Amino acid sequence: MSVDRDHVLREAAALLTRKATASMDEIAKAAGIGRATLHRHFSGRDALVRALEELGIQQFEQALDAARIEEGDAAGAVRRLIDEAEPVAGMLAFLFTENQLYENGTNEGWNRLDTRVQQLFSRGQEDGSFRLDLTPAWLTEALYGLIGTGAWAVQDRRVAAKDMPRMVAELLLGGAERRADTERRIKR
Amino acid sequence: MSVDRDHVLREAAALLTRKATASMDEIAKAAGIGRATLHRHFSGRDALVRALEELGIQQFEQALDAARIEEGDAAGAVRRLIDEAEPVAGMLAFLFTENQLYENGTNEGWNRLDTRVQQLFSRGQEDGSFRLDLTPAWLTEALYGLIGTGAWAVQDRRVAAKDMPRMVAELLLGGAERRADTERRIKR
DNA sequence: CCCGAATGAGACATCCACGTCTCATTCGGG
DNA sequence: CCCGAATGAGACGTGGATGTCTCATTCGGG
Repeated sequence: MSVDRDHVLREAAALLTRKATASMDEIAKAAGIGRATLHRHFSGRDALVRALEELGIQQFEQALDAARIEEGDAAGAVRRLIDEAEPVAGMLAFLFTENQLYENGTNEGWNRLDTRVQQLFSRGQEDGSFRLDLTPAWLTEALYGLIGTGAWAVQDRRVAAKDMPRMVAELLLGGAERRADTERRIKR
Repeated sequence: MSVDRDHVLREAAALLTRKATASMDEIAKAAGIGRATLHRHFSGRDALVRALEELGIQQFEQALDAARIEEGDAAGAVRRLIDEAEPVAGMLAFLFTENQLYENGTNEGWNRLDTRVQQLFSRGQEDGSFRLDLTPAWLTEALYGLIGTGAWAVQDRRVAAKDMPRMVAELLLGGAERRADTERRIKR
């Protein structure tokens, strides 16, 4: 009988990913429950979104863990991270834009994740595999942005779902990796 | 006396870029006019957004022209395009997400621009400067996505405004350009 | 089997943004 | 200078979404 909170959150995420302006009514229906019950579990839309944020952060953190981004070469770590993050791509796209739409004062949870991702790129720079003229902060933003863009592109059938992680990884790493001709270009 | 329509659109774009959920009231105030007057020029929010879409398309098209993307090597053309598009970055970010939030049936204007951009990437592939395993469609999406991400990053002071075009261009081109080690990677 | 807790459906009031309308004011061309 | 057109301020009605509440129903543990 009792509602599966996680199930509701997952359905809400799936719907809001497609239609960020969905009403509480639609969300409830999508989750297969009544609107009243939805309110019994999440006091309002804000609370729901905040819960989604927590879930997204948690899921992405699990992706960071599963990818063991602290191990091996940085490029491989980025590749693994993108692969692991693929199932959460839609959620990330939603939260990434949500963070822009409403001016959220910097979120604690995000900072923790940002730090880990930035450290990954910093590590790549320090060991000489990533170029130095693209800041870790930018590479981090670009990672989020490309994952989100990829999720949307898949949704609109502009990119095949199975290709998405590779497309993102190749583009991001191709741009991030340090090469001879990159050095030349910087000095230009 | 008579209101400068273009001025209103520009102010609206600037505001909506920062706060996509701004009310008609806020938009009017931002443009320095009354809400009634805003309605006299744009029959409603939809009309306003559609006008913004047209303006954005027009501006981006001008950027495509100014960058002369059909001339010279493809990489240089992409670089010029990003430079020219920088002033419109916020607008693009707004329209790009707007297109996702509400499921707009494919817009005619966008298709024309998409085609031009895709042809640029196709040209780069055909002359051997861009890698073949990243589709022009994906590179086009990535271009939009990275420009939008860049505009947001600048807004949040995570990236310096003057660095934005270079960051975007270096990342995108680094990922798109064909290289010896790329070939190796593809066959992997 | 039974009772309590949880749920679904819907009524209800409220709020906010929207679009329309009125009216006084202001601007600017003739 | 004067009159008409455009504007600004605000009142007003409307619709949609939200949040609360009630009540009948259903589920499930004891």
